[in-house]
Amino acid sequence: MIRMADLPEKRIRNIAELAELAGVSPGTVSRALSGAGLISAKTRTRIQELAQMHGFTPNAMARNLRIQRTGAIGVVIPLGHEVGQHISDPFFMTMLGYLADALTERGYDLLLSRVIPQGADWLDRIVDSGRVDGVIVIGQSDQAETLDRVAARYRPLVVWGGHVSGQVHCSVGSDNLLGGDIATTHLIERGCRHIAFFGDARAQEIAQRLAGCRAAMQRAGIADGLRIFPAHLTADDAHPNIAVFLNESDARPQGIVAVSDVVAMSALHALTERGIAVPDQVRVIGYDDLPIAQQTVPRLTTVRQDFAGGAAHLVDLLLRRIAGEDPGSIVMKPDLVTRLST
Amino acid sequence: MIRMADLPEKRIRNIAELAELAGVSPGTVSRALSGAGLISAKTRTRIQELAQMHGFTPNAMARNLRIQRTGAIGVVIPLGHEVGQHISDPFFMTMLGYLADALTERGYDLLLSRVIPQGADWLDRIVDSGRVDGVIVIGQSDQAETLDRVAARYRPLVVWGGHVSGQVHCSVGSDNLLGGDIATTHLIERGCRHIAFFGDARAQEIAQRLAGCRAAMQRAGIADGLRIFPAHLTADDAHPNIAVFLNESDARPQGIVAVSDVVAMSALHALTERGIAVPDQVRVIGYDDLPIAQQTVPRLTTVRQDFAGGAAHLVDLLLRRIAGEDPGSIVMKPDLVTRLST
DNA sequence: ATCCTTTCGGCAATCGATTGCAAGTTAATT
DNA sequence: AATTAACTTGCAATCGATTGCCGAAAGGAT
Repeated sequence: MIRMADLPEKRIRNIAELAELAGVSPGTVSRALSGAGLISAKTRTRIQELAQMHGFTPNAMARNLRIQRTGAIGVVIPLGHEVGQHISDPFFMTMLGYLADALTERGYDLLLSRVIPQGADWLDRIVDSGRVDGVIVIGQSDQAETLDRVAARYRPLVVWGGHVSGQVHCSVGSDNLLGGDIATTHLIERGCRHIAFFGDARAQEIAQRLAGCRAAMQRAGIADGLRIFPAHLTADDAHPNIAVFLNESDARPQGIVAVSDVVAMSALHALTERGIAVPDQVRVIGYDDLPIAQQTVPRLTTVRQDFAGGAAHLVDLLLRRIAGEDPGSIVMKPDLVTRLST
Repeated sequence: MIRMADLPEKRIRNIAELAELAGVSPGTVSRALSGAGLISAKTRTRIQELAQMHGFTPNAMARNLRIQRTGAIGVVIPLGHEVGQHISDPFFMTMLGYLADALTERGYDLLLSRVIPQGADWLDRIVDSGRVDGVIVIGQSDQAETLDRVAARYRPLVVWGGHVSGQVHCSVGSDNLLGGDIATTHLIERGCRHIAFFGDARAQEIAQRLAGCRAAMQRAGIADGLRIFPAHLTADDAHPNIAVFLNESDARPQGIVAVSDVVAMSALHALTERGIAVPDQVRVIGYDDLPIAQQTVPRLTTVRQDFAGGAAHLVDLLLRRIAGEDPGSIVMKPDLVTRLST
């Protein structure tokens, strides 16, 4: 613990002042504090104690400039197709939490940017800013082109999202096609013949889930039973969509595949409010398995993505790229978590 | 849009190379790119176009070192009394989202740290790292002492949380005493005589809410009707507490004051699961008015904190402190939002 | 005591942009 | 045309830590 009373009269501002105080050269102080380097044990401890006593920490900016790295990783949340989407979306924050832990553990700081992609150079600006050693983008949104273009020239870039063939950028994510299939197959097994897909397919990940959904319907021979509602990922957007679909007299969906737990929760709420029983009249399945999925009434059946593992992979791949390796994308398998909403 | 084909053979790495290319001195290039400064309009546009064409951005680290500022604000989430609490807590997300917007708007980056305070110097390490121009701490947790000590020597520090007399650090937050009072008074008006407080009073903010709760009970002449359950802020901690309180045969609480919407949600869920009707048998009031408060079944009555306004104040006070001013703390008034859970 | 091998630590260049000062150029005024 | 005023631009020092290179000192061996 450092108390005011312990501090000597004058504050040490830089390595040179400490060097003068210790009667050595700045270079020696640098070697003493940086741990490595050729220096005698006693000089090192003497200088370290002196630094400790004066509460001195070498200036990080100068160090960064000299060694040509910042020790920070940019984490970018692009809000492309979702104008109204807010960073407070639990999905981003869950991911962000795991990333913060993984990066901190590896000694990196986390520089957060929330961007609404306008123009084509939003990502260029971030990678060229010189403030970060690498960039993690959370979500492909509708920016696959931009991601590919930047990835072609900037190595330390990793993206959370799906993988499509021919994709240039390195991604980590779960198999969205499979996930959509799993969710839909589950509803079909529960007896649904008419199914509503709640999601905006302009985002690449979501388009893939929709494709999986289609595949499952086709396999079951009920391809025309699918209706698509372009629900946003925002919290409370399901009400108007639910209203529309309740008007379907002849082919009212018996099941809803939601693109996220948040959308599913919104749907649950809209249904409950109209007195429609879940799962008896309509079954609802979510996506992600966020903590809130266990808090809904009824508890939400959902397709689980392993965020903790995904975050670990993102950081791992990024650091390997920074180190000069060239690892490829990772596609993880999603799991069905059966609860009470189906 | 910048395409590979447009890029000239050699990449410009620094201001000196651009200067050579333009046939001027590095100083001139610096003046041209930094906007201000005495320089002729035509030279400026010529150099800016050249920079644009080569996709050149001045190195941020060198700039930071020279002008002695980093352009980044540290946002710290201390998880002191809540070992299990996760950054994905919706409260943090909401706050962080608003802060990210407010800081970005003012041209600052956001450096995120999630720390489990161990030892007394966790905050010293952050403010002395030289990587940030100022620090915002989200939540006082049980670290009021540390905050006060650091605030005494480090000006650009602002904290989200309550204000107590004699407090050294600058804080922004709502009046927790009043908030606790409002919540409790509301339950009393609804006819509750026995009330359970769900919250861990080791955190300063929560202790104040509890005090407000006590004051309201006392005023109503039912001070002994209060029972305290040290629920954590984590999502699903209410079940055991609910179990305990259901065993109270003679004085079973008719109302629950939860310290957060997340705790309230957990309580709602536990009650519903046991077939106890809300609000008919037990009334539940939350705190914060997070987006999820509108998604619960039934919709949650809660004490609203103005996070958007709070974030704006935090950033405003911090920037004024960076500029050398010395503004004091801000205490905002919380509001009651009546919905269906009471 | 002398020579050889290690180990230590000082010197000075370097990272890349900024900026006060002064020199140089052009425009304006008498 | 000469002088002054007003702009531009170049020069070089500066921010603070790192590190290759070399001399000096210490230790060991003969």
